[in-house]
Amino acid sequence: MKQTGYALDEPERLDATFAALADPTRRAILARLAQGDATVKEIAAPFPVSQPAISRHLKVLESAGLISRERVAQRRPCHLEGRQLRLVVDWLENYRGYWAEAYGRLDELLDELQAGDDARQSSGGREGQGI
Amino acid sequence: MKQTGYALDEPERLDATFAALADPTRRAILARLAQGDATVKEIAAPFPVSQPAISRHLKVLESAGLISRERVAQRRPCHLEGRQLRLVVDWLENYRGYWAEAYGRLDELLDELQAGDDARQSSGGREGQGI
DNA sequence: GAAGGATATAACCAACTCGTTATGAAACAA
DNA sequence: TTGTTTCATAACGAGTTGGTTATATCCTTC
Repeated sequence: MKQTGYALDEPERLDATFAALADPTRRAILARLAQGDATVKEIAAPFPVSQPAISRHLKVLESAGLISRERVAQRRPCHLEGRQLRLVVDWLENYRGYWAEAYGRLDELLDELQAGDDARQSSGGREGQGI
Repeated sequence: MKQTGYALDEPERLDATFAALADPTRRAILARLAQGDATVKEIAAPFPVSQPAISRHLKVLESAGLISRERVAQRRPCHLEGRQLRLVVDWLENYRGYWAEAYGRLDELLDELQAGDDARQSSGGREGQGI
């Protein structure tokens, strides 16, 4: 079995994944791609850094497996690869007892409340988050 | 409101957390601490690096909020702080649709099964993993 | 007070990261 | 062909990281 082409438990891949996620610009790029595929130019637009800098961030994200790229004429549309985030989720699963238990029931409740808030205030607030 | 002493949504903290997790030695230290508190000497024992190197890894983990340390005589027992991992969990939540959808329903099922397992296997198994 | 164990800090080095500017390469358009 | 757009790469510098060895600090014990 295990048809996934890459080993889920190789530490090196976790290294690269966590390292890639450690940069706010790269997390912002992922946030952008979560809303849909985009070309390098489109991705670079909102950032105050040069295009080569973005190209390198994309390279880091790609070699961590967090995004993939295809070729369409001169453009290189980027696509978020959710499967790689799965690696992080699986790793965190080993510590579930810790981060879940630390907050306990109270935290679950707060989460529920906040979820309710989010649903209500869906107009504007909270943007620029999740970066 | 918000009595939690640290801001859950400050990107800098995510930076430090992901960066701390990007090193395999540090993840191994966390895995060790998941089995119980330990002193610096105890933590350093299984690693092929010097004690100062471990001290610095611990400093990184501490300033990322992933561990805490107290003083007991000359010893500085380290304690895993699960709450900080919560930050990562919350961030991943924004992408749940992506990493969950990639595997689909089957994966949800596996999650349920594993949750059941965790409750049952609270004794020992699974060590040496999640590094 | 002197000795010893546990840990932190200082000083140093090699390697990597992230940014820059300048330039190259590929595909389209005229 | 010539020019234009999109993206990647090269070359460089400043700052950070992860390791080392040597030394300092703190606490206990004799």
